Amino acid sequence: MTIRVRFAPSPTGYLHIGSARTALFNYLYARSVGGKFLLRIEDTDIARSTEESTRSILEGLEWLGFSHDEEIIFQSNNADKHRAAALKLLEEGKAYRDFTPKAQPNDKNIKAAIAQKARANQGEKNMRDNEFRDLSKEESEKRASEGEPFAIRLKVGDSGKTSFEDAVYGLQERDYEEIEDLVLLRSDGHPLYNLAVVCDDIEMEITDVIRGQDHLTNTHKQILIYEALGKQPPRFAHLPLILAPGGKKLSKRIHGEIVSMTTYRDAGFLAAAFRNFLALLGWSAGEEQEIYSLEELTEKFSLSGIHRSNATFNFDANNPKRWTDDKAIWMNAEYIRTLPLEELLPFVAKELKAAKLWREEYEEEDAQWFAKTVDLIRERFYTLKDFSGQGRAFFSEDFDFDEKAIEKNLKKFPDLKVWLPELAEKFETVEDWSHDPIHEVVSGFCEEKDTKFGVVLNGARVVLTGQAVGPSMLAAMEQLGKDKTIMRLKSRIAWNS
RNA sequence: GUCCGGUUCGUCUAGGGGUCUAGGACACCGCCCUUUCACGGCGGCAACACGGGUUCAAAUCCCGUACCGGAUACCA
Repeated sequence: MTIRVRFAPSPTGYLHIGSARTALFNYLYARSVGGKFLLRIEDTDIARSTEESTRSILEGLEWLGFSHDEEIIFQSNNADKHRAAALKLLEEGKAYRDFTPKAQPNDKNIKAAIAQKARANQGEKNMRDNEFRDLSKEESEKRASEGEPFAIRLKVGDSGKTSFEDAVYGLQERDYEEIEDLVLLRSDGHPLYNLAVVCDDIEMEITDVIRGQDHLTNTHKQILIYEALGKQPPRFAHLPLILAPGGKKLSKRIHGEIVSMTTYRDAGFLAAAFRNFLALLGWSAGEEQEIYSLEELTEKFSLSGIHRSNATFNFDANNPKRWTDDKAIWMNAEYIRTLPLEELLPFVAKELKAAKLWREEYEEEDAQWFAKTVDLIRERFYTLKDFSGQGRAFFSEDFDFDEKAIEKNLKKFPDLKVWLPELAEKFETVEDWSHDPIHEVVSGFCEEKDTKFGVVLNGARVVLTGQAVGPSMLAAMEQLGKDKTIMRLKSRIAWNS
């Protein structure tokens, strides 16, 4: 039988890092065993689901490169089938009508309220004490036909336990005593999550459910539904959670933008790099390799490499240098400097276009210059944004001067104010504008002024690129060209800013 | 509260009875290279939660404790 897995996000926001990783693991698993990777949008929470979110999630998946098989299923379209399943269970006596009026949850601190209630009920709460559980069929039907609202609850057995073998966590068991008669259908006829998931997974012929560990308790309830429906449950694999530095589950509400995939795309991350980073969060091939292409991941992925312990996604909201996980940033830099140049170029072009720094010539007559420039400057860059930021001076006359660079490399050596234009004069005579001749002129100049090479070149770097850091200055001068080099060396803009 | 799960350097992790004076990566620090910063090379700092067992031998197996997390809804 072919393996069929699904990624089933609920469209209540952008694509979350944790969800992205769940999608990645599903995708890798499917591809590694030649199975199908399906997509299902769980939009049954009408109040919170938005089309905007769906779009954003799809966009995120596309960016990451996870192409799905078959058509996208929208769970809300299947509501009738879910209802029918609940009614069938009711008919068969495996579920019952609960006429208890619906409680109004104060959705402010709903989680806390639930936990508190559970604590308060401690010891006296019997999961089977619903007064309508054993209502006669006639009585139940009578009240229903009189228009009294009811929810449909699953009748969980009095004694016994559910059990399943989790591919990650091993054998999982749960006493029926611990499981309440869960609601399948709300009193307004709206199917609830656990029912909907089971029905859809059956219909989609899902063989393996790979999802977050926070669903572990749901799984027991779902198994009960499978059994009531007379269906074989799929295999399950629960993934460890991704935590924030505080130790809590990474969440949109508390941690904000940092958890959104779009943040990384917009910050100039390469999808391949981020995917690579994500794969290593909670999974390992058991070797010392860090950089994996999608193909390698697919080849090496296995559920047995997934951890049982949660991973911390490290970042410091108060430190701009540490705005997101160090390793993710490093990984992105690593991809930027090691990706085959021709693969990187389109990304850089896109970035320059977005920053209005793109020139048609880069496509034609200056294509080689462009490629060489990118290759030269990429060594120091962390994100694609750096090409339009730190690297701006290579593509435009309109660039900023880094204040610290001016202080450190220019103002500390006032002589440079005269020297740099003088150096420019000497450059005028250079016929063959390339590394060695430039080097000769600079070293002769330094000798003449009895100063260190570094002083002159670092000063030149600031004036030429606005930065304190960058590629080899001689190479940069060559790349910038004779005219621009001379012009900028003579300019006083940096000194005055 | 109850149920479930987890615990190896700051972070991601290797390891699954002897090969562990615990390996790698990021971060940090130092040195080298060098025209600066970086890159690269070399090196350093830094961890088996605790207590009991089992065993000739435990990071690895068992029990307990502590701590952390998740779940507990007519949300998904």
